[in-house]
Amino acid sequence: METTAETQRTRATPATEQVLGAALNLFTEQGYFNTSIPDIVKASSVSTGSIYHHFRDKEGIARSLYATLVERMESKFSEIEAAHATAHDRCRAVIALLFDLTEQEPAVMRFMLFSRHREFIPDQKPVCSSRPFVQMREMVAVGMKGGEVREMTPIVAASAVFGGALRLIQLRLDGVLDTPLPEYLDEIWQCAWRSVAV
Amino acid sequence: METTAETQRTRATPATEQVLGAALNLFTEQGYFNTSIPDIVKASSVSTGSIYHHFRDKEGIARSLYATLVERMESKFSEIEAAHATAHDRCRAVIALLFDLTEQEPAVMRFMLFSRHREFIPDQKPVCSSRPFVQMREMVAVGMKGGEVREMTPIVAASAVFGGALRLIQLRLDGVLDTPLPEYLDEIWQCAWRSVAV
DNA sequence: GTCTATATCAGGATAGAC
DNA sequence: GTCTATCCTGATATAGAC
Repeated sequence: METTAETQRTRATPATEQVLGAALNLFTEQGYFNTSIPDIVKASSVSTGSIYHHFRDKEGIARSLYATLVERMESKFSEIEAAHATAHDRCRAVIALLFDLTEQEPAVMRFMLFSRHREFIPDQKPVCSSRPFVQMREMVAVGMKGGEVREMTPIVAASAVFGGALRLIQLRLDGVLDTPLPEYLDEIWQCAWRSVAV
Repeated sequence: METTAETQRTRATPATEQVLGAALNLFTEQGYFNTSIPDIVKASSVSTGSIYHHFRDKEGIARSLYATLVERMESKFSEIEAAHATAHDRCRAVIALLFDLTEQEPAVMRFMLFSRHREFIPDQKPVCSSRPFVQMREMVAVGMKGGEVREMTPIVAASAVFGGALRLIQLRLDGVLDTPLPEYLDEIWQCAWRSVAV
């Protein structure tokens, strides 16, 4: 995978992958500020010197991580847009994907959805403004234009469609829910679609 | 207001109120870890010594703040339960309250809903497990028992009812939405209720 | 590119006068 | 109860050998 100029992402090497993996786990388990460089050294088996050779500073690790994960999400959503034609099918597929991801890589979801990025990456836009979230809102907006979704304020419709699912994800990640989310997919999707269908 | 044993809350004095107010603003604007004691000293016009006289440590300030705000929310919700008889009216009133609060005291909502408390108050349960959230879920559960709400997994129903509104609150607090939330109350409520009504 | 050892400093917490 | 001055830990980041 190529380094892009805009995201200033570090080239993928075994060492950087180790560091990013360890950082993802530590940041989501303990929080960014409770994670020290020595913590990352221990968890990644990469020395302080090497870490600072690959990343400008601790913040750089977080930036790199965030950029990588946002990009992954973006391309997943683009695949969904390509694979499905209707707003109904696209939105359902997005929720199914997010539910699966929550079960298989909870740390990724935790970092993407529930970290306060602005607190440790100062010039970062809020996640809600990031491309993947825009894509989600567009899916709903397109559905409204096409007559699948009732006429209403677009962002309200998008919140109605995805709000319930995102809430379940938070409950699951916070340990309030013991059941794997995919079991609830049909139920929550029925609610979501009823709420905005014509 | 009395100090309760369990919450170990500090007695309310002018000085403590100053500190808590300043801390609320700073914690929500910059984050807990980006806020130093000297920052709180400046913003509250209370000296370091006085702060440590009233609070055990920095964490103690956060604990006190959290306990106070959770309690406020709890009693608001109890008032709503008393004032309305049906799940429909109760849940709508809760959303209306949260929307108003978001406009009038955004810092309070930010701190309650979107701070990662566990990162700075180690033994804290996630917000979703706190009394007010339990109250919200109970309102929906009662509605299901009473036949107002369709039969389904209770927590899924609750997520469907409140998920959209909570999503809008987040978008508003993150600056994605320029319109005051109360303008969207009818629209989102219609979605929420449609999603679970029998 | 990787490592160890270390410089530097911010900020949480305290001492002790008033 | 309030204040100022100060201590001291712990974490970031660097130097410089290999």
